[in-house]
Amino acid sequence: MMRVDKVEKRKKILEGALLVFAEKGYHKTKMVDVAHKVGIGKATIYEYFRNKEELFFSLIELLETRLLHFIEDAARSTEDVESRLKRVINSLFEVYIRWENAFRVLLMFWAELLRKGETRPIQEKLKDFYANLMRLIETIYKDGLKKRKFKEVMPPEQFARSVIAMADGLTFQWILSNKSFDLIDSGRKCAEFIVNSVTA
Amino acid sequence: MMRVDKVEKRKKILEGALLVFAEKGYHKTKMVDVAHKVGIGKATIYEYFRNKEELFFSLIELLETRLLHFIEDAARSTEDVESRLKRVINSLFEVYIRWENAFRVLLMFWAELLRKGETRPIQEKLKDFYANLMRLIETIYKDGLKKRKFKEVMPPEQFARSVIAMADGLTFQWILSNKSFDLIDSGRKCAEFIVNSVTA
Amino acid sequence: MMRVDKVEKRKKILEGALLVFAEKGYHKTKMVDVAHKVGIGKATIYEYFRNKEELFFSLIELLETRLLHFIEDAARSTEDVESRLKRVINSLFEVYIRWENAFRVLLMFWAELLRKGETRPIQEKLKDFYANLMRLIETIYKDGLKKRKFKEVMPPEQFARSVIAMADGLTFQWILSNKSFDLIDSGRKCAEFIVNSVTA
Amino acid sequence: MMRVDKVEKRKKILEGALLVFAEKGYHKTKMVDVAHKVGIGKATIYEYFRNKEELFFSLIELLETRLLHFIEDAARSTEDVESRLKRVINSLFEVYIRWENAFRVLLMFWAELLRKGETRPIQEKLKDFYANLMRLIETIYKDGLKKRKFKEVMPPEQFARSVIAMADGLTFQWILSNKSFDLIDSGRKCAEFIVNSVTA
DNA sequence: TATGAATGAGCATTCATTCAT
DNA sequence: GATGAATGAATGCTCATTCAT
Repeated sequence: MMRVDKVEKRKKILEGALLVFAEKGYHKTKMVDVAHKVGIGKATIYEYFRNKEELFFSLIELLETRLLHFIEDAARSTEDVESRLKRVINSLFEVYIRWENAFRVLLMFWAELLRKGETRPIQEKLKDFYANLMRLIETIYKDGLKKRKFKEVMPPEQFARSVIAMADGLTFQWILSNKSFDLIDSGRKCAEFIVNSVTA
Repeated sequence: MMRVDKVEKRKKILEGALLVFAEKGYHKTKMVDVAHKVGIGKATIYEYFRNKEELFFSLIELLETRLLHFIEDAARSTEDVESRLKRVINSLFEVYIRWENAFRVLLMFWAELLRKGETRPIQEKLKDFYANLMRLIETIYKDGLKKRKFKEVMPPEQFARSVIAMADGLTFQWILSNKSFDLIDSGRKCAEFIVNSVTA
Repeated sequence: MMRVDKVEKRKKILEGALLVFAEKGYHKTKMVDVAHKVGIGKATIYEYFRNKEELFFSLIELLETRLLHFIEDAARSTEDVESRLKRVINSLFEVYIRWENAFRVLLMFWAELLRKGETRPIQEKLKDFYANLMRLIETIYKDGLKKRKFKEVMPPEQFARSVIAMADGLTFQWILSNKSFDLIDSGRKCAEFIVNSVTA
Repeated sequence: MMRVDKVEKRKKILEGALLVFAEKGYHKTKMVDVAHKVGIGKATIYEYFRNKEELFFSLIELLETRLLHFIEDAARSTEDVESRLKRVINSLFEVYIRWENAFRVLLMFWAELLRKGETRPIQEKLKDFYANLMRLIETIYKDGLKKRKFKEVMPPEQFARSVIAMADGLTFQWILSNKSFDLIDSGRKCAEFIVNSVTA
């Protein structure tokens, strides 16, 4: 009983932290802001997270997991490879739209990681995230190649990386431009273009 | 009277700021760090920039201008459209490699801008930057379409956006992964893939 | 939950601030000095006052109120007008002697207000303070006139202003001269002189 | 020739300093403000004054001398004692009105001196100033007593002190109240009241 | 367990003063 | 002699974290 409470409250804190971090960014977010958003006392956060960094990192982990699950679900379809590829690419955009705040926070975090020479365990999580994403797309692409549905326009790893890059990049522009274009539509067109270009 | 080339010194400070910001990020960069890197007293920075934010924004402006010039130069070639498109796409990668620190700092800054609802004059500069980049690529694509060298796989605007997205996204992954793959090569392959896919 | 009497602590801080401001003046007083005098950490002051200026202004308000109450009490006596006038004038001196630090701080503050063109809400408080003081003395003088105890040597407002001026001026000299004369005695003689001069 | 220049420039600096100090107060006055007001370079001030404090103290000395001379001139008249006393008292007000900025600056300075335990050579100057002022009025009062024109309502020293106190106090109120009453008129009435009250 | 109170480490910024020319 | 450039010492304020209850 107690245990459930703990887990539940932890989630609630992370949920609040997501909102505040997305709005203010890491450095401008005060612990008291998060506490206030959740409706608890400042010190209570420290019962669940060692410090601000751990709170943030826990949130990152949660978001990465959540996003990955969403995309993996899309890949689990039983259709033909073309459709599956299209569906996965589309899911890359959908996931960012659906959890826009998550994207904001993740991108912020990734940008922070760009600091020269920064190396931390949390970076490994990020690499895992990307590795999983790539494996997903690589697998589909290789599958298509084996089935002679796709032609090998570039090595599978490269292909996967490019697809992800395009999704990241487009979403990035979309948010930076204050959503001044239709990301879903752009994404769909991208997906089609890519799939067409690799279809044998 | 001490004769000092104000413009030159300003540049020196920005150069030092670039190094420190790239290494530590905006918030962890102390004015005294920058001063030390440049080899001056910290108060001297305030003779050239009103405050830390203005120093940072001035740096952003400088970097955006510098990057844009580099890419514009690549587009000024007189070759056929396919080559010009390839060259421009390649320059997108080269510019980031050549001025890696610039990319780090710019991305950090852009990520900061993701904060919900943030609107500042400096954002306009960023939009200008992207607008210029897109115009460049759109122009080449449209030119190719007119000359029947390219087929219209998607609207020119969309095409330009996608190309930039891919460059941004790949470079992003490249830095995040500690340069674990060959960005120039990946870029070249991307460029070829794209150009091939649109060539009539 | 720590139970703290917020009001009491606020008072303690103001008490400490009074001592330090009286000793060092506004500008040379550091927040850490005040904190140290009170025996708390400097950040704690900011729990009770927004900033240094607000701390100072709050102190000014407190002192003005305190002084006014003391003088009003003196005026509440039920004796004849001559005695009441004498008593109030004497209280003007007594109050400054009793709360010498308050006088130091208030005068410092008033002197600051002399800066050309300075206009702030806090100035209104000062005007209220003087207005109350003047009303007190005017009332007694008018009362004496009505009862034919006093003759009208000058308009009541002018009279009140002059009495206050003399008290301020004498106390000022007293402190500046390092208390080299007996202010109480001087004040008493002044009071007698004034009362005699206006007595019919 | 050089010498005259030096003295003249020194005066110009003090004149500028008076304006700036009167407007901003000691602490908010920056050396560069003074330099700018005078129309010279910052460093030039240091050719004439060791530092900011010496500049300020020199100004104080100048003002005290200037004010004292004005009042002494008023006292040099050859009329009867009543008129002379009246004239001197009036001059106390006039001098402050005529050199309002001087009064602002002097009062600021005096208020600063109130800081507990402050003892400096400059304080002696101030004591001299007041001592001279008091001697002036005492002399007239004693003269009047000797000539049986005045009655001894209080000891001459006390009388002098009270007269000065009233002038200081009234002028103080006048400036604090944004000159909301006619100081010259109030002063004249005060002078008359005092002279009447002591006239035998 | 929950929390408001307390706080010191940390940092941007100002400005009197010095110095090189 | 005159001065603009350079700067370090000084300080108000913030905020993550701890602590007492």
